[in-house]
Amino acid sequence: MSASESIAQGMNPAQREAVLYLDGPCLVLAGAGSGKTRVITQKIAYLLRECGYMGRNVVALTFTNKAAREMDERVKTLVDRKLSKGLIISTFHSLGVKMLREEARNAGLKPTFSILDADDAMSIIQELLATTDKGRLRHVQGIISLWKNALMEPDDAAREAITPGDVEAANIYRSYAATLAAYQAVDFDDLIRIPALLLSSNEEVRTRWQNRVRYLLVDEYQDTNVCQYRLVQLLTGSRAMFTAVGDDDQAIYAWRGATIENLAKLTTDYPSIKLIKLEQNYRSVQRILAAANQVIEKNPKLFEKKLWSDLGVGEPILVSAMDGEEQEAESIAMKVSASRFERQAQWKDFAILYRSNHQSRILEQALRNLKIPYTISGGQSFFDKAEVRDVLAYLRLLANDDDDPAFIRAATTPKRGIGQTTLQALGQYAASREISLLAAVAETGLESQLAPRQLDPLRTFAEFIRRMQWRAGRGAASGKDAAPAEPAGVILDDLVEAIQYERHLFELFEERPAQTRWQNVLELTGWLKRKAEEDNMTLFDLVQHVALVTMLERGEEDEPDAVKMSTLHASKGLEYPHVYLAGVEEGLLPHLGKDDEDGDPARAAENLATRIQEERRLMYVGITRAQRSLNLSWCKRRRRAREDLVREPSRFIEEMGLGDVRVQEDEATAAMNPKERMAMLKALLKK
DNA sequence: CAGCTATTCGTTTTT
DNA sequence: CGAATAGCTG
Repeated sequence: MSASESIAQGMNPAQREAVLYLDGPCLVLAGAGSGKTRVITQKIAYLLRECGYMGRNVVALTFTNKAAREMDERVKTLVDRKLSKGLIISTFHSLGVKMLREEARNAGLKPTFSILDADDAMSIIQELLATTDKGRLRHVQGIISLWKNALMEPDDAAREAITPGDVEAANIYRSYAATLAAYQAVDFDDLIRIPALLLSSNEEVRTRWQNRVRYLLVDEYQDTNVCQYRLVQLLTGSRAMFTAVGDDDQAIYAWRGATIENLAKLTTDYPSIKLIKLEQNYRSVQRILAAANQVIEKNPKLFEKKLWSDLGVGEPILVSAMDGEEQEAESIAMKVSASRFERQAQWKDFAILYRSNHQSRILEQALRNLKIPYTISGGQSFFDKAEVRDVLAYLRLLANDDDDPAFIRAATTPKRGIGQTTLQALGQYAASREISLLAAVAETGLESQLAPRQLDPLRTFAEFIRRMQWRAGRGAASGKDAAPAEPAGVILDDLVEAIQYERHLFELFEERPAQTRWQNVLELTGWLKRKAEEDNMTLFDLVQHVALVTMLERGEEDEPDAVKMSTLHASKGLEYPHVYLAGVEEGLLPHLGKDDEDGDPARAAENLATRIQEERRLMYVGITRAQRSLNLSWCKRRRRAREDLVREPSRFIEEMGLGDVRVQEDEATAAMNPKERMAMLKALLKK
């Protein structure tokens, strides 16, 4: 057996071809469950083990940290440590940070630039827009993000803006960009945009990176936006040594700028590209796959492909019409419980999927009532929690004086006598002198602007920050005489202690919530300390690293035996033996927001069609998560805000073509009162 | 300035 | 129904 054969053993011909093809660019159209991760990991192994590629010359990009980590782990089992040294498997955003950190000077940033999260960005836009209209704010933030992802500068945006609203948004975009520059900060979109711009404008940088990235692999290619496509192009250059893996039927991120056209564009930009289709599904039973295929058939297709499976027919797919959302939740919880018992399965074999986050609350409650262990993925990230952001604000400020949003957050939490009016005066002064808030505090000119009782807390705060910066070795970083940098862990502990954050939490919240919040803080500092030691990172390295990491990346904690709850978006790439899809209703699963404001009916109709197609793909993703059994449910009535709404089953249920079993009234459970239900469940569990 | 109460308000999906 | 915000009092 030759070496290359040994790498690709146990793979089907298409998979093997995808792994071994190295004559040029390669596009792998990988249907759901067709083993695309396997192809990518095997290909990395092949490159490193058989083709003499050095670890540092291979880059694999994903969209989520979780996917990156998973891939990394799988590669580690295939390839010797020595060979994979320097190998980059990361998200687009992490690669962007890495590039930005190494090329900060070329990008006009200081090495300790800050990364703003969506909330910080939103407050900046709010200031610039001078409005409290939430809808308007979201719209403007969204459109700026889309512009950035389409590689449009403020000038381009202004030129293309038609409505007065868009013209205003373009102006905000301009000042927003200026504000970020003043803060020495970048937002999430910039993490990819700026490296792409840098590569295209600076030949020296471009050559350096092209020499470094000898082979590039991109996962979930259908979710790339214009900016990411550009980055891929610039990194691979004319050599074009890359493999893109994607599935147009699973494109569910158009709303954040992803364009499926990128898949088609690949075949026109690289006419010689090798097209390989992965059509055998190794995940789902035939009935499930058939339903998925029937649904997605209603969408216009970019590439013809037919998924098939030889895993047997499987059980019927069940659809339940429920009266209301609490019945639905209860019914799902009971079915999961009963099914686990009947099948002698584990909790972690079950997943409950839903369209939007707020559905999770009631489901959670139902699971708790039946003492069913669960974990939620998607939803609020660990790093979005207020207490975590509070502590991180201090770290950001330590690293970057110019990070005004961090200054404001740190200076006001915990409360230390610095309030709105003080900050406003300080802000005005800083703006007139064109310096950061932190720098402004030290100026003597400020004394005429503020009363001592306002000034004192500011000075105390700034001194505290300066002292911490010094201890963290800031002097050395900025080239001044060296301060002995203390370990990041020690500084971190001292800082949290010094601001009396624990006391702050217990004053602000009840005993129990305060405790969980404090636990979160301890978890954060613990994680940071570990990271600092393991990877020998300074406090400043940590701050930038942390900005991108989601809770899914922390710790190697092995998965507990628990039911998974997840949004459909967050479920992509995962698989479960038994899947429950909740809220499969018109208005929820095809979630169709309000109609477009601008009055062109033709465009509005087209828009609607596009949106339904994306919702359909979402449904497709949901169905194809299931390996063996699939349960759908919808509510005839759903309470929203004040009113009760009558709901219709989702059109996608019809489209699945389930025939007679299509709608099963769930009389058995719906007719019972809660007491009876509990009794029935207990009897079931006793058996 | 900070903490409390009254009122408004709203609802997709996330790196 | 529940959470974020505005407005008032100590």
